[in-house]
Amino acid sequence: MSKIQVAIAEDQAMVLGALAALLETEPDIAVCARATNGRAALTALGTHKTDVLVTDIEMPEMTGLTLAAEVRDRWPDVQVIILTTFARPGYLRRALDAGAKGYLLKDRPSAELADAVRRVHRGQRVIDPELASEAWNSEPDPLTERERQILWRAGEGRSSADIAAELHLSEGTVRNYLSEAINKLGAANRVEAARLARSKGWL
Amino acid sequence: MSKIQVAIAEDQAMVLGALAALLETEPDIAVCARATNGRAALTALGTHKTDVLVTDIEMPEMTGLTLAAEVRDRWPDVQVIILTTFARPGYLRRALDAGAKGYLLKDRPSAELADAVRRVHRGQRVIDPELASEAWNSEPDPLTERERQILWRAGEGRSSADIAAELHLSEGTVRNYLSEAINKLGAANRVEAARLARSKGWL
DNA sequence: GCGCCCGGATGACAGATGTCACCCCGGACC
DNA sequence: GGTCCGGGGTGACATCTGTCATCCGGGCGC
Repeated sequence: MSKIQVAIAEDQAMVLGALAALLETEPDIAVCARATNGRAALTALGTHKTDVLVTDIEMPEMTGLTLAAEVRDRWPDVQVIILTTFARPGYLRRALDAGAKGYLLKDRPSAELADAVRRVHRGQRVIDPELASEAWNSEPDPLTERERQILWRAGEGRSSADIAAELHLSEGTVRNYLSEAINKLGAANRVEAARLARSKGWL
Repeated sequence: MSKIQVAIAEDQAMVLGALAALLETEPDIAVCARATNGRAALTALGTHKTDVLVTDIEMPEMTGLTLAAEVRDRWPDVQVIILTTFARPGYLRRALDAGAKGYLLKDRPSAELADAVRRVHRGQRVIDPELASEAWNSEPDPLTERERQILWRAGEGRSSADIAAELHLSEGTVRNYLSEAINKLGAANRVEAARLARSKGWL
């Protein structure tokens, strides 16, 4: 029985090498390709027979999400696992839309990676359990487009007057939107509101 | 000849496990402890005889920089290597001040890690070359310890009164420190000041 | 002892921020 | 036509922030 051929895409070279070492310790898995960005991963897939692709999301050149969609179109029998820091429901949904079969968080125990590779190779789906449930019954983004625009800028440290000028609004209106957002998010002020929204992936 | 005993502290469990696997592939290195935050690393050092500690900077509970300083005081013969994503001169300087012997970036090739461990164990220093030159001619951290403490909390969205209570200071004093910091950094308000300081690695 | 600096505190003041009640106007819906 | 939103605006008010000048007490150098 031959080993499962795995390709890895991850922009931090040290982490890439370490993940490869981790998978190589498994007797039934072999790392056949490594890439530090999405585009390089595509070329690699062209030259190495690959069963499973493990990829980060945030990479230069081409993100893991675009990469996953591309792989689904060009090598439909390569299974894709997204491995990322971000527990954002929005990312998960986009990953699944792009045809990914697995979505794993970097703060899960390292043993789960090899496991996920095997299961995905057998045709199963592997979604981080917490995230899966959270994605389903998670409150949807309560912010309106305006509130998002304004909260974002406020989080950068810009003043109400400044933001008002940029968006061609009156200063009072900007303060009203911020007040709304702070209230919706249950925060104590604009800074906390911005932090909260960012952490939920709404900004 | 016995193996070099290495402890690793890194908050993303998957990366922690992967780094351990990476080091375990080296015949002369053994991973004797793993921790997902600074405080856990300290306890681990108390129970395992350790030669080298490899630690991330940004971790919950206790950052790698505080950890390094603590280790220098309590186990002076444990050599510390900082392994981080951030090429911030301020971080490097603080790491060296905290007694770290190595400063390595996560986007360096993974082969450099084992190498760095060996060299640091032999008593050498290992500093990322690009960063080393950059660090020398960059402005030093203008903030005092108090200013750092306060600015950090302000950046989290806490109010002056809140911060004053936590640090047992008067609210006016907190505002004074913030004013000083804002002024030193040339920012327009506390939020911008915090962002600036963070980007320079001073927070 | 005498300065002198440093961390911390006060008080006062201008300006920014957060909240609320209420107004205006242009669609959409009946 | 009327009515009911929803985006945007106004004004007023209470706090919170940022700034400055000034003060106090404890080390430290001499």
